[in-house]
Amino acid sequence: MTYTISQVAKKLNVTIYTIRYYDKEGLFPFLDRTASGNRIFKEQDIEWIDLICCLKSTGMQIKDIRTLIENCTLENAVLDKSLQMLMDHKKAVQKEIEEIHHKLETIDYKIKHLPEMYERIVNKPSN
Amino acid sequence: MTYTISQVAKKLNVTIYTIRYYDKEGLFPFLDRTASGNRIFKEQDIEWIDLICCLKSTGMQIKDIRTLIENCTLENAVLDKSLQMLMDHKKAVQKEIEEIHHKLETIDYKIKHLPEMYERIVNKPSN
DNA sequence: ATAAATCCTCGAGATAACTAGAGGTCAAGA
DNA sequence: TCTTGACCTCTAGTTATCTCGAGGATTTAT
Repeated sequence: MTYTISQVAKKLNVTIYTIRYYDKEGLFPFLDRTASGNRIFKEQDIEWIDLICCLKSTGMQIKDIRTLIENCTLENAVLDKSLQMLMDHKKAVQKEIEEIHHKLETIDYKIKHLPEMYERIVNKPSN
Repeated sequence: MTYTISQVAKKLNVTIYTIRYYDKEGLFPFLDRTASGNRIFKEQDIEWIDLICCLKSTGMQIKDIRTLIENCTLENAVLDKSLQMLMDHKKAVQKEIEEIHHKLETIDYKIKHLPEMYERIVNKPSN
């Protein structure tokens, strides 16, 4: 079973522009083509692309994803490096979430004090 | 007690370029200036700027922050709208965190299966 | 008083990640 | 056969958010 670019786009909820862009950026070195040049997406390709989209949407930059993928697809592939990158990313995202929780608390605090903060601004004529 | 732009930058861990940019974008309509034009940051200003940076770093766009601030500083200020925006943002961020948690699980799953996903790519000569 | 540091504005440049249109190929259905 | 639609590449444009340098004024420290 294979898919076309528009089927994959729908399945993974991205645009075909994005898929082509990612491919151009070297994120899908594993893709095959038909004789006439159309991309062919196999099940396992979609597994990879799903991971790549997951990494992207959790904040990993394209150039880092490229590095990760390259470490899997090079002749002398260094799988450990890719695994390490994934685990590092996971840790970074968790830390990020921690910080966001903290910021949400700050926002909460500000919400409570907004009326007085607002007063200070509004009663500005006197300063 | 007042602060200069570089003191505020240090305090809130942003660059002075960013502060000027935010000001230019209308995020600090409450700021006063010295006779010669230098920005003066009062304690309450820093409260606001801290909130604004908090919103920014949790993903609120500048144009939305501007709207929020405008609703606080206009003549006929609509504080309720600002409060609503803050609470909506908070909810959106919480939902975002949920989704990220879910994506982390996906990444975890992929980490476990990376060796076999990798095999499939490496043994490509046969497909 | 003067040199160094800091401030200002304005406008241009940088960066990341798309987004889209032009112009063309190709395969399948009416 | 011809038209429709989906695909292709290439290039350029867009958006958001900074980032920085030039050129000039002002403040601070010696």
